[in-house]
Amino acid sequence: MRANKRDELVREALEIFYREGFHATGMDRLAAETGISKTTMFKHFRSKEELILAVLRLRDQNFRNWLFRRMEEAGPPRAQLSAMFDALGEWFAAPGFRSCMFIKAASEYPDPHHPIHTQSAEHKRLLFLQLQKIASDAGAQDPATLARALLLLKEGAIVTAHLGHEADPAGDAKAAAQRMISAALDHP
Amino acid sequence: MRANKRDELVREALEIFYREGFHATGMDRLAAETGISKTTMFKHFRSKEELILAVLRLRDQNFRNWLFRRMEEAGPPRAQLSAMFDALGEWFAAPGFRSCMFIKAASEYPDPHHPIHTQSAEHKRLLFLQLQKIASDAGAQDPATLARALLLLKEGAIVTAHLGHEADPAGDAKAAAQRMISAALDHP
DNA sequence: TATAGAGTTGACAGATCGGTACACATTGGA
DNA sequence: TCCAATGTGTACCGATCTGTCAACTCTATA
Repeated sequence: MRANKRDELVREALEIFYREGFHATGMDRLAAETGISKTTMFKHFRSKEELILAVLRLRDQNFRNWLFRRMEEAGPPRAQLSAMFDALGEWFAAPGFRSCMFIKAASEYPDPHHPIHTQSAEHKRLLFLQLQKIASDAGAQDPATLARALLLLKEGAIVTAHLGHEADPAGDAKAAAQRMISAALDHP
Repeated sequence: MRANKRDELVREALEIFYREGFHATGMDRLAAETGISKTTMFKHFRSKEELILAVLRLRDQNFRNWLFRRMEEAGPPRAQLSAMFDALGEWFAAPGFRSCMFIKAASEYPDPHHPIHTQSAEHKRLLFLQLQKIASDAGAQDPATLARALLLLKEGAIVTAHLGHEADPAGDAKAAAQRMISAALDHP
C-alpha cells in the first residue's frame, strides 16, 4: 500500500518530467496531476532532487531492459548491434518521444558534480559496458572502440530525432553503424 | 555613455544561461549578475522568452562563425570535413564546456512547436546546409547523406563529452568520420 | 538650454517555487 | 474496545518567479 503510492508517484513523475522538463514541473503540479498529496510525496522523498534520482533509476532500468531485449531478439551478437538502431527508430516514431531523459537531465543540471548529472552519466556507462560485451561476443578485436563509435551514433540519432529536421535519423545512424561494424568485424 | 546595454545583456545572459540553464536562471538573478536593472531588461525584451531567443540568435552566429572558420583553415573541402572534429575537441577541452546550447534549449523547451525549440532546430539545419555544401565541394556523390552522418557523429560527440565517461569523444568521432568520408569519396 | 532617449531605483503584483506543521483517517495488535 | 503507529490532506511558510509601474537621473544633440 505504502510502496504502491511510492511507485505510483515515481512512475507518474517520470511521465511528467519527461514531457515537461524537471525545472518546469513543480511539486505542486506533480501533486495535482498524480492525485497524491504533497505531504505524502515529501514523506517518501526528502526533496525534489531525491524524487528525480528515483525517477532516473526507474528510467535507467526500463530503458536498458527494453533496449537490450529488443536487441537480443535479433539473434547473434552482430545482428544485435545493428538492431539497436531499429529499436531506436521505433522509439523515435512513438508518440510522445522527447529525446533521452538523461540528456535532458544533464542539460538541466549541467554541473558535472551534481548527483543528477553523475547518475545520468552512470546510465550511459552501463549502456557502454553492455554494448562492449556484445561487440566482444561478435568477435571485435577492439570491442571498446566499436562500442564507443556505435554509442556516438546512438546519441547523435536521439538528439537529431528530437531537434533535427531529418526524416530518418535512426536509419542514417544504422547505415553508418553498419560500416563501423563491418570495418571492425570483416577486416580486422 | 551610449553603451549598448542591450547587446551587453544578451552577451552576459548567454554566459549565464549556458552555465546554469534557462529555467534555473531567473530575471532577478540576471539583473543582479549583470548589473542591468530589470526595468531596462524588460524595456529591451518584452519577456524572458524573447531574451532567450535573442541569446540563441547570438549563439548561432558565434558558433557557426567559429566552427566554419576553423574548418576553412584546414584547407581543401575534404580536410575541412575531418577538421570539424579537431575543432570540437578543442571546444570540449576548453574550460566551461557544458554541451551544446541548442540541445540544452530543446531539452528545457521540449515541445517541438515552442519558438525556442524551433529556433534551436533551425541552427542545426543551418549547420547541415553548410556541411552539405562542403561535402559536395569535396566530391561526394550524395553530399546530403554524408553531411547527415557527420552531424550524427558531431551531436553524439557533444553529448558524450558532456555526459560520458569517455576520454576523447572528439577523437572517436573523428576516426569514425574518416571512415564515412573515405567510403563516400574514395569508393563512390 | 531645452528636450528626448536611455537607464536606474525601489516598490509592488499575483503566481508559483520547494518544503512543512498539524490535524485527521486508517489500521493492526493487545 | 483502546492505543499507537502510520499514512494522508489542508493550509500555510518564506522565497522566488515573471512582469509592471512611477519617479527620477544622466547625457547627447538640436
